Amino acid sequence: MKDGGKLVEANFFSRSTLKVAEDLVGKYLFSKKGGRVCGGKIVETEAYLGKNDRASHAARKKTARNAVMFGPPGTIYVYLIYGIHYCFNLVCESEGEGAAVLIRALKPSRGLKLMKKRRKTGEVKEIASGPAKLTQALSIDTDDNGKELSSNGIYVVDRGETVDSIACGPRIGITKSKDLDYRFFIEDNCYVS
DNA sequence: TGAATGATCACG
DNA sequence: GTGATCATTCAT
Repeated sequence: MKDGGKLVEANFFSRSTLKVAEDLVGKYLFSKKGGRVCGGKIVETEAYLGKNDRASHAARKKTARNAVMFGPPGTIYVYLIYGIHYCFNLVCESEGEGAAVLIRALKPSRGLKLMKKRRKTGEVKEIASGPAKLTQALSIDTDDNGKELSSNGIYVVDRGETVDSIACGPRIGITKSKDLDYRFFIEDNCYVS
């Protein structure tokens, strides 16, 4: 047992990216930085495929930035967006595929005080209701890029909770492939972005 | 609605 | 080298 559940291993990610994205909703994401654990329940994800997905960083050829996406499943992919914010992803499928799932939002459950401080907010729903808010709250940055899940103080836990109302729809903030319903989230959840 | 803010990528 | 773009957030 780990934080009230079972640690999610790398093999969880070596299958269909869309299934992984859906199955991650309801799991728990934690980060242990500086000896302090914080995190919460994953309430929103998005899938980015290696092929036939023009919105994905891996849609074009392999480059220095997206190389991590082509690594083994379970690898952490972090990148800087808009020069300001970080986004946190987990690599899926098999090595060389270039697919990943973006974790977009958490319902905070542990280390609230620390996350509020990092986010400079007093509102729980403002802690991790967005991909860059989440990385701020968990103190995730490019230092975690390319690391294996569970190896750098970042891990996912399955507490056996089932979510009966997972909805899907178009991804947020992209300009290409808006027709693909690759976003998964808990319906009517106020912690969704 | 738009500013902040900088790495990345395609081009040539 | 240069310029457009970008899986966001926050203040106006």
